[in-house]
Amino acid sequence: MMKKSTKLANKSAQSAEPASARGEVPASNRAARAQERRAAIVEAAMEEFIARGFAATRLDDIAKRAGVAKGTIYLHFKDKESMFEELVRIVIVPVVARLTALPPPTGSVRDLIEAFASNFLKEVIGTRRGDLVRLIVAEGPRFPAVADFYYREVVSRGIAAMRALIELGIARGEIREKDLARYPQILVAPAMIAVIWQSLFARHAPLDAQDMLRVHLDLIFGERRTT
Amino acid sequence: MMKKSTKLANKSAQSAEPASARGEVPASNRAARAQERRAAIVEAAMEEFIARGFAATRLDDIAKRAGVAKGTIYLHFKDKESMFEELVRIVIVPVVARLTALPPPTGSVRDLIEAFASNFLKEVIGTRRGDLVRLIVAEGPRFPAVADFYYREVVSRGIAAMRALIELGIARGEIREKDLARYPQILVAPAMIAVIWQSLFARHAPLDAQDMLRVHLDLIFGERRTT
DNA sequence: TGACTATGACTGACTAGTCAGTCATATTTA
DNA sequence: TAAATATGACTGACTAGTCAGTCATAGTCA
Repeated sequence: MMKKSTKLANKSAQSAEPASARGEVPASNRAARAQERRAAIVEAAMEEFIARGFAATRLDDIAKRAGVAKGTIYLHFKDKESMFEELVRIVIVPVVARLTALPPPTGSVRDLIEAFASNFLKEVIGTRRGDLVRLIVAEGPRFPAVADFYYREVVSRGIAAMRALIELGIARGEIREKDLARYPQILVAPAMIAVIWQSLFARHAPLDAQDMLRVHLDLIFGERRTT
Repeated sequence: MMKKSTKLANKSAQSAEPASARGEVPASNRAARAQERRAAIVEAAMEEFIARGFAATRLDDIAKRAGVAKGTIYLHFKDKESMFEELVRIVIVPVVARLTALPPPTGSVRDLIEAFASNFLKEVIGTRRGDLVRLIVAEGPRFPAVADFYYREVVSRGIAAMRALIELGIARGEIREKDLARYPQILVAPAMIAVIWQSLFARHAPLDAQDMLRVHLDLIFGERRTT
């Protein structure tokens, strides 16, 4: 049973990713149905965990939101805690996969990084995924497994990729500050701050993240000549 | 029987009291004692909330840590929620007070900002206060009152102060990037990232925050001529 | 000063309620 | 129909908040 659900989990990670199965075709076979349910649970759990945090989230609410009985959740996940951990994996893996599919190294380093930034802007800042980042920051200390996973799969890879880009930029003479390669965090920091800002302070003082990131890149690469 | 057990309980509660009134002056009057207890509760609650988050923190644990009965907490705070909100205020206000006592504008803007940074490094990054920042990021969305307060008292003031410094730097020709004044967040971002990094990833990859901030300032002001 | 009373800070057992996880039963599928 | 799934009522552990009772201290009086 454990095995089975795990297997299903892998499969569903894909279909679980975007929208859930709301009022769709009854799904011919059992496996497909199970997938849909699982996806609905993942989607619902995501919403609830983001909105309330781990401890304050009720499984009853997740079940209700997913349109499923509470017992059904336990057919797919061992318990609340491992559910949360698995959830983070399920949602993050496709993101990593997409990021790993790097755009071809054409054009200037600045263009490359700008492409990254605009992608990040569209896909993360101010979206559910952005909230997930905040959730990980919030729960990380209480879920070492989550923090470890996130560091290994996202942070360390991201840092390495940024470092490579920075070194390329330095080699090509686009970036002056050579020490920047030692702290790719500096390159990423404003983007992360934008994520947090949007979920905490957007109502007090909306932040034009796109413009801010542009200014930050100007700082690193020097002002743009072209318009 | 009730009497007896209560009496014994009292005794044990006292001897169990580790934190506050150990070896201190017994506090002459009641008011002073009450203050001590209140302080002990605040301290204990801080630790517990930081370690477990709001929802997962038990008032019994706070009471035990403070060396106080649970009922005593309710003599000082209305309930768990308002306790948390008040707590943030209590801890943050003195910090704001200290920051408001700005150092005199002597020397270069870079020196000024460097003084700020080194202060931040010492007083926030990797300390209990740093954890508090993370706690606010974590609980903010569920405690609008806390997020509001934090924005009003800390963020907006900090941003304003940084903006003033940046404008001064631009006026004096120390800072090239004029648009930076529009986004003081960029100046502060690496410091915030350092705070978060320390509490989430320090064990995986320790971060030399001091050096990183130096590099970041080099980026903004240009490399230092002096060693 | 010493005895006696009043005060209110403090206690912790208790109540009422919540919620993760279970499992006997019902439903659906092949 | 047998097997596989799904359900949701139920259980027991746990906890926020209460309150009747205690007792060290402050205040008063002789």
